[in-house]
Amino acid sequence: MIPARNSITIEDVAAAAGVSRAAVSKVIRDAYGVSDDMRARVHAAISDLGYRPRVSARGMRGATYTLGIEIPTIKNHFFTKIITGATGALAGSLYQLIIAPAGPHHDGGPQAILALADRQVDGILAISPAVSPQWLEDLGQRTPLVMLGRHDDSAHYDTLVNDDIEGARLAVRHLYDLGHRDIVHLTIRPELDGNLATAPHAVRSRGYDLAMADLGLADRSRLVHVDDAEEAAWEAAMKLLRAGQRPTAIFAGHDELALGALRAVSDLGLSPAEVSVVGYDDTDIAAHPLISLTSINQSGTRMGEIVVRLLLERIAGRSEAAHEVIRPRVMARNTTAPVSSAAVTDRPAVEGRPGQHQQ
Amino acid sequence: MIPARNSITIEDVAAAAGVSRAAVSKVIRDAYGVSDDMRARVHAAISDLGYRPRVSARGMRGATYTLGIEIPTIKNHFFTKIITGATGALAGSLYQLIIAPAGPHHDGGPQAILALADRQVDGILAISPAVSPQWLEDLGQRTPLVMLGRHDDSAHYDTLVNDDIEGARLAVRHLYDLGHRDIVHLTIRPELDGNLATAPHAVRSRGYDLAMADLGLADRSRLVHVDDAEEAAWEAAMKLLRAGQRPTAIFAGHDELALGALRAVSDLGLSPAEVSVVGYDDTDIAAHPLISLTSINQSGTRMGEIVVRLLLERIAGRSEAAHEVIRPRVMARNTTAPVSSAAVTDRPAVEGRPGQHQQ
DNA sequence: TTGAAAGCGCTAACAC
DNA sequence: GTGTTAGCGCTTTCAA
Repeated sequence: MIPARNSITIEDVAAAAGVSRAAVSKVIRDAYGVSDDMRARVHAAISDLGYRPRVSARGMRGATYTLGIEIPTIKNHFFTKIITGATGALAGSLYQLIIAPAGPHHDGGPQAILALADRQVDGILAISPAVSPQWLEDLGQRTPLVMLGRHDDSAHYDTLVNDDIEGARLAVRHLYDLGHRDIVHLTIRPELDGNLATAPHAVRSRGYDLAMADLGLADRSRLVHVDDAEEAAWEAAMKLLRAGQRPTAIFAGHDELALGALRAVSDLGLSPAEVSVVGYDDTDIAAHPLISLTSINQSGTRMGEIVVRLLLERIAGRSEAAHEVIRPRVMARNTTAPVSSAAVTDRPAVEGRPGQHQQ
Repeated sequence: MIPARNSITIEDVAAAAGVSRAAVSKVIRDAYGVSDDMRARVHAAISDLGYRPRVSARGMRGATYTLGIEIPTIKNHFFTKIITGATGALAGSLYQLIIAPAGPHHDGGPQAILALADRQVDGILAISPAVSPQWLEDLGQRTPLVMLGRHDDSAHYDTLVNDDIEGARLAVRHLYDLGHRDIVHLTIRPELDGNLATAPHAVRSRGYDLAMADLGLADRSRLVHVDDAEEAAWEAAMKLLRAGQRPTAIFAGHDELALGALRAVSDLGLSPAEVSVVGYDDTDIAAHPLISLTSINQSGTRMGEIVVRLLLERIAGRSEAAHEVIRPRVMARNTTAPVSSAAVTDRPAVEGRPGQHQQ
């Protein structure tokens, strides 16, 4: 039985193994310059005594073998998928991942990120749409840093994004191909993204506008901004679907908002044929047959793996910024038939439904 | 703009404020014995310089103002609700919560818990059904420790559980009142709970057996053990529902398993009237109208708040062990009518359906 | 009420 | 290949 944590120090191990403290230190860090014999003796002493190095003490001089990840909220399943990918990529390594949720009363992230920096983590992963690029450049110069979801052209930190323009396009095109013309985009309030043009939801909104314009539907573009919560999405969707100008489709900025919209559709007794909903992130629940939500997949698990790789590269010394982009895919799940053309008769008939674009 | 982390030390602050290091230390810890004047000067210097104390250094002598929580997996929404409650309870305090997920290839928790202990956290919250009580007693003697979900009669750590016997009873009774007699209990393999009788799922299983026996259905008790995953639950449910002796109801050990069972029901084209499913934990998705899963609520958010309180009490010096119990409630959501008596004709008619027990 | 000084456990630089 | 030693930045006596 390994003692949980005790007052055994490196000194005790050194004494038990009959070597110096430095020797023990080298062994536990797998550092260069130890004989096999010494290594064996030290390892024996370590397990005999149940020695565990104090991370605080290591942090005073060297590394903490800890990586930190900040997420806006632990409630959003997409973020937890990223974490699953990250922990998976770290399994078997010397590194431990710790998670700092920004929390309910959060300030957009800096507080949680600073909490990680204060703890001397060796590197930081973060999903903070709302902090300024300059703030991140400063931080990135002190700590290896990889940001998710920001379309920044950074110098001192890496970024990983999916192509949100393309993702939004895919969503709109999917709905268009189902026959929809009145497609509303339900997204979070820009303030929640720090009013930054490089934030994921800002880019998605832009992609939505572009896609609508491309399809000749520019004048039907409608953005609805809500708080970042299922409940808020539900409320907005209820209002939207009860109003005179009811849209036939809702493209939600992420799956949680989509679930709120679906709840409203259900509560109002509307069928998926009457109102289609598309989400973003392709969280697990979207694929459930009872939900069957079409969603844009950006593979959270793979993103988690990639950002860990980027961060480890930075820790290993890379200093040029990396900017990786993932290609989003439509996960089409609405098994409903396309809406009848009657639903779009208030407009001149569209010529040709380019179904082959749906990929 | 506050610098992210820099090389400003307590020494620099002391110099800027014209005081000693000790004085600064006292101010940032809100310790006794500093004049208002000095406090003001120090605070001014701190914000001027953007000073942030290094947690590692603090950890060498005193506290780290960090609490750690270990969870088996970040995929289960119930655990994230607990974290939401915990972070909420900690908002505005000096403490930061860090999360260590045991991860996909986990060993049941000890590794992640040790990772937290290594980081000198001031206290640990954990949801580890599989570690031995003795191991936890050892740990609890070194670090304030609160365990969730374990029905242990511990001396050196606190516990918070819901009454799993009662919860299982409520689930079985609910199904019984709907007319079900062939009620299968779908739960995780005992090895995943470390084969411990005090583990939550072991207790739930016992509650299921007791409830079945009380209802005169002892000989119809059926336990199905699966891996702790939606996919595994789905597979098992598919097999179960395709077999000759098809049960009319499934009581799942937690909501994720229930979702897998529901998926199987849906995939097989069965209606909720034919096969009822009840879950445990009442995660958010259960209440969604498209899922409408009856579930046993043990209020994860409130549990998070309670364990934080218990942990802070321990940190403040309490040494007697606390053992709190939460009362579970049925969240009845199957709006389907009770199954026809035809479904239970292979048994003598039951006398009286005690519907008033449903609470 | 304030400051001086010791030392927490480790790593890194350097000597042997 | 191995040991010695000087700190890392704090908190905590303890003395003034």
